Amino acid sequence: MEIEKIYEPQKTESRWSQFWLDSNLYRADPSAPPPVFSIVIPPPNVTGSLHMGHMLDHTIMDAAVRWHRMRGDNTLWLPGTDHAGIATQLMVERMLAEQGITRKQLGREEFERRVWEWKEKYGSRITDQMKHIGDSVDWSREQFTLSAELSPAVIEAFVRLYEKGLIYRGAYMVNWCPRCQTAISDLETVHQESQGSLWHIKYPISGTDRFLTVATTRPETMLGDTAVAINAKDARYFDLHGQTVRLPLMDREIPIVLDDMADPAFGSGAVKVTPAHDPNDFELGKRHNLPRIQVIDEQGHMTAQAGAYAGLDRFEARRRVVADLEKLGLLAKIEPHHLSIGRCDRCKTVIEPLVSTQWFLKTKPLAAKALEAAADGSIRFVPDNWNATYLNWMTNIRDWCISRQLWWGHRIPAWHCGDCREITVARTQVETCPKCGSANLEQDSDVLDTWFSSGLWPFSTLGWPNQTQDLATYYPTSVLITGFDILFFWVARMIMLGIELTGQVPFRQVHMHGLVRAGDGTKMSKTKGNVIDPLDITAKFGTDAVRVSLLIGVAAGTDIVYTEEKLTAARGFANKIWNASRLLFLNMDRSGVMPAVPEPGALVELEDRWIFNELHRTADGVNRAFENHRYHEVAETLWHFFWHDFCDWYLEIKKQRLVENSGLTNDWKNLLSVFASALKLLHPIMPFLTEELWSKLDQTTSISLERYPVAGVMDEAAGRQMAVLQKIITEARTQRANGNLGMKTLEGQLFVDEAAGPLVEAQAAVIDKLTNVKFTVQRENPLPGGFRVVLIAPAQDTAAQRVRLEKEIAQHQKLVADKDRQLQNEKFMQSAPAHIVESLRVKRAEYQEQLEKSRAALGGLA
RNA sequence: GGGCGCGUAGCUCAGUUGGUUAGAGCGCCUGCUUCACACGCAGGAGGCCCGGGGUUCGAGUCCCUGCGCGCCCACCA
Repeated sequence: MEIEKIYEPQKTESRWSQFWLDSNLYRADPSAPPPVFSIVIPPPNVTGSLHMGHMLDHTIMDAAVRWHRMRGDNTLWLPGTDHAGIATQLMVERMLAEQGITRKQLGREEFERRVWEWKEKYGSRITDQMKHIGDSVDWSREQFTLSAELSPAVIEAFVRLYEKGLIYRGAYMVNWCPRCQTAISDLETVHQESQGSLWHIKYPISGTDRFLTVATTRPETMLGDTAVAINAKDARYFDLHGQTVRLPLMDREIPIVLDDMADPAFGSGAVKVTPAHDPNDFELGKRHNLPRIQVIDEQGHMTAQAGAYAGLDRFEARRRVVADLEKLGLLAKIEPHHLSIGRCDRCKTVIEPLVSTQWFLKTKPLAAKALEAAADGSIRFVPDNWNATYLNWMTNIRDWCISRQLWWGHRIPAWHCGDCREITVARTQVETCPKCGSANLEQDSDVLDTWFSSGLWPFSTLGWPNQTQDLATYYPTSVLITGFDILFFWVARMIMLGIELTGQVPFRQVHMHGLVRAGDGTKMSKTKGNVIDPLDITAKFGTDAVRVSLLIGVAAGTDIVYTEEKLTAARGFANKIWNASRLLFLNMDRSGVMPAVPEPGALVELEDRWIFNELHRTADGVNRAFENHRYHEVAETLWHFFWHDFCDWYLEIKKQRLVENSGLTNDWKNLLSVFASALKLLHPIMPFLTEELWSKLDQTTSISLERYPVAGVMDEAAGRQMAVLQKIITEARTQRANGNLGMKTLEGQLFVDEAAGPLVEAQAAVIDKLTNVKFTVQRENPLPGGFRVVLIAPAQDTAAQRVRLEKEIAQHQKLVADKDRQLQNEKFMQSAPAHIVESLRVKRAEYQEQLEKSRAALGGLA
């Protein structure tokens, strides 16, 4: 068999991803027997392309899914994409802008058509990339949040929630993005600390020559002030209650009201009140029945109500207002002040709080159930410290503004009567107004927040509201695997909507992983230019290497710092597996063994008993690690087993036993069956390489359809015996290295006591071969440590040896003394459990033996 | 203002319920082109586990406290 010396993933990966795709291997069958493992993908935006965060996310999911499938679970991994309302609309708008077209010029229908066109053309980029990296999803069940298939679920959800009184419409203060021209939710605003100013403005108190000074960070809003508030407990101002001030620049009388919102300790203690442009003032205005004067419009320009400032941009208006106040001598002072400014998550435009008529979801009742689900354990967070964050957010949740003034999205299923103004919410097109019978109806022009439809994802994709077989089998899903950055946006909302609409939690566990960071620990960002494109590195290093390098760093709850060194190391591991296989295949040719996976032979040789025991322990550890979402442990356990047990010891011993033209010996049976088991264990984390090697074993089916368990056998005695063998071999190698004895074959004496004797005599050939020493074995009783290695060499560097031995002696003397002190400690002896005391005694004896061994060796030098 | 997390080898990180020489990978040093692999093999050096206090027979691990760093949430003008 021809096999290259270096593993070149480029040569095979695309073949296998295509094979997995074409053969429909991962199509789920709801009628298959339980247990069920189901998982839905966090739908990436259609506008997106795969980044390292996805790569990590998908690697974990794919590994988990492949593992479950190999265990024989009825497994579904459902893929799909999100229509990403604002993001997609923005993208198409920008494209149109290049041709000098605005969406308003096109009109709604044509614009929507263009977005669909864009989606058809470019929207499959990320799913193509998923196919490329071999995600073992069920493509036959691929979904899209805005598809005709999912729309009924969205409408059904909206109507049901509306009918229950959980969705309402009204004029409230919302976060308005003047650029996107839409309301956005609290979560879509990002707060940024920045250095601003606090302007102190003097408002003349009517009928007096006194002033009431107010402090504000947004002087332009004073044009819309309809009151000044003071605190009832503030003795400085109490007498002013009920009086009025004359609002500068607008020349309007506004009342002075008492309200706790005014903090006597802040600024001057008096607050200007602009109910139309500040959330707090909005609430205060309601309490005091104040009028709302809107001075800033949806574009961020001053309205006609702003008098002389009408038409100005809000920031320009600020400068003018300040300048004019200063001219009038009404500006008391300007203080530097740091504050946090809300910006649009998408376009970073400064948010304008505006009163606007929108649709809202009442969240408190949903949150109560969502909290309960976390409290009673029906949803478990991994790691569980996310509970606190979740609880905190759910407890302080505010109503969710779900309407957007966009064109790309699920149109709100509500119809407005042009005659009687009645609003009718319905599942299907409303033709006549149920109140007045008018046919003059128009559907609400708003669309729903993208996250509303993604919030239904775990059940809408399975057929809800219809009671499909998929829904019955795969819902609730088993686990959600995602980054913590969308805990509130998505995870929390799925939980609320899932429980409310289906009566069940949408998933039983939530595994949250961290961010993938750049090598210097900072976030990857396009502006910083430190973004790693996963497709670049998979092309260069191989997908399996990328996967392993990510998994090995993914300890629960912490971010991953991503460096090229990890990638190189993981590629080395892939190459190691490749070359171990190369050794096997080359020797199979020589031995005349056909590529196949045989049943294990008899476990006679020590190395066979030992490796099957290690295999057993490894499989056990890997299974446990998968169950507990400890993916780094999965990778590390397998790495260690394959490299340091299988290659370093087992293959090194075994290859001495492979004889030309011997046929399928017992050695071969064991070797091949361990190898096949190792491939199976590795497959979930390294699907490409293992599939390639599996096929070289002349297996006709995909390894991903193979079943655990692997061929492990528990044999702890073999483990102990092998440890002795390894110690002897290592001791001989160390002496050779420390004595600068070169690589030539040496003579040596191996002294062993009665206990170690039979083992060493049986393994003499192995010891000789692995140490390149011709040993003569002699009994010696008693013998500290059970064995003693003496290399016979002409030019030993005795000085260096002496130094080393003296150091060892000192070390062990201290250790023995430590143990003695412990063992003489009465309190320890009373309270420590028996096995601890016992192991301490054993250790002490070992140290004592080593101490004596070193002393004997030192004596031998002289 | 609340909440979460981190600090262990030069670097990136593991370290289960407290249990006795603190581990890995990379890097470093020494030797090796040995017919699977130099993307390799063998051997090795390197740690007041952030500081201080406490609980305990025993603390990297639990408690308190200080320092340093990061993140999330929040309508203080």
